[in-house]
Amino acid sequence: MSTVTEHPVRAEPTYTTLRELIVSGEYAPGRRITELELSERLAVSRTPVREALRVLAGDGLVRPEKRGVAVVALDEKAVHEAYWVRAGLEALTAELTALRQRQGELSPAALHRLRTQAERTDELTERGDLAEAVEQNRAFHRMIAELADNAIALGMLDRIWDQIVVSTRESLHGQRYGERTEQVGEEHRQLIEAIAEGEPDEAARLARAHVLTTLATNNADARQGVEGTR
Amino acid sequence: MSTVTEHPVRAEPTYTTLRELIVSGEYAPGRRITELELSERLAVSRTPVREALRVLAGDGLVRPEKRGVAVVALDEKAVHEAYWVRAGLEALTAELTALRQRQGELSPAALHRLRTQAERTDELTERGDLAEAVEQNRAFHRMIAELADNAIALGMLDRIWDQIVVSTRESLHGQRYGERTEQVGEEHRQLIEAIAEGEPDEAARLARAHVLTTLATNNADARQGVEGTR
DNA sequence: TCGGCATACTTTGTATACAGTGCATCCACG
DNA sequence: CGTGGATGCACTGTATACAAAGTATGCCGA
Repeated sequence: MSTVTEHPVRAEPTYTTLRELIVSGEYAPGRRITELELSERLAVSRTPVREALRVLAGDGLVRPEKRGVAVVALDEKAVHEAYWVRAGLEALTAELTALRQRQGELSPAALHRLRTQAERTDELTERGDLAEAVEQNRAFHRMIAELADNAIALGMLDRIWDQIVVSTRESLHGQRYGERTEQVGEEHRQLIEAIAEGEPDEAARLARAHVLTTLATNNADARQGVEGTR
Repeated sequence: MSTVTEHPVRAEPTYTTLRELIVSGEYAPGRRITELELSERLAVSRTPVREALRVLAGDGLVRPEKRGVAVVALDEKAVHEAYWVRAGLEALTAELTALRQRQGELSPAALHRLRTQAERTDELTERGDLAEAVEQNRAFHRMIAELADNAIALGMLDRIWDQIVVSTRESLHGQRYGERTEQVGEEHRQLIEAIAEGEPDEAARLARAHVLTTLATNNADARQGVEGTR
């Protein structure tokens, strides 16, 4: 998906293409990137490539290394940090959205879209289409953030998501996710309910717990994975 | 201060200088910037200037406009959004710091530095040196974020602070701040206490309330200011 | 055979030239 | 006097050339 609203810089074709290469996983984490290589691949000069790389560095998708840049590869600690930040920000957006609902600023249609999106995510997960399910799950969470009507928080969440997606493509998001299917669906429903009832504190609490539970589950996976190979 | 850790891109002299021009207020919010003007002023070519501008756009300190870029000027709604995000992130970092304290990962020296910094801020405020007080206040809050040991959250808070500083240089941060002196000091002390006692929930609650109270106070100021000119 | 040094190459940083585009200004015409 | 269009200008976007720096490689000597 890699949805980014705001800054027109991010509409630049070179930036967009390169970003897609990274987010899609074609350029794997840790892969080193040279400007020349990219300028040849994208058939442009080094100038726009350089700019794209700088912006992507700001996005946290590539990081400068001794020689040029490399696709970011968050280690376990960094992934933890990302999840905690995501938890904090999603608690905030859920709270703000619930607050808007309480103040009658949310359309019934919006709530309906939320429920529909949650159902779609559920179905895909049950059907076993994990790749698409993860995508739609992200879309669900992003919907809530959009409804919070806070562009800064939304932008930060987009960045966090991208970083997590890139760094956890293969390691996580698989194994235990299936087992947690019903729990995820239930947590989503509870969250929607709290928003629909206009209960900011409860919504914040649920959103936060939901993210942290996901982190804990993935962790168990990772650990299990590591130990399993011993 | 404009403290930025991470990305080496941000160590580039052109970027650093331009950033300082903006954060210091020499380039006022809304001011349009042309690449040529900057390249002449900084005595470099347009190439590094362009890159710096792109990165700054990512930082949210300049925004692309019809023709080139302009220094960001957050309107009242955007400032609100920034404060809410700051509240969410500081609640998180305060919580994480308190958690570390509970787990014995925080050195007594760190807590002492925190108390010292709070006192310094207090003194400056009482002495009426508001500019320096604001600076040291920021340093205090940043200290907590550093102790949280979460680089992503710290980076985001730095961005938010910069944006707020640029956009509220004259409008806020003055008038009522004086009246709130004792309250600010007291809130800081309570926050430190919660951290020292290793009470994550309480620390998060206090940090959040502190930021939102500041927002509310500034708002009152702004409204008063507007009404006062009628 | 191994170590050290010199050289060549890869790659980034910077400058400059050129192309394209939108905006403003000015003139002509209604 | 007002309005529309054309022309010139200012600025951004892109390419290319050049400089600097660090790394790898190969050769020579011990």
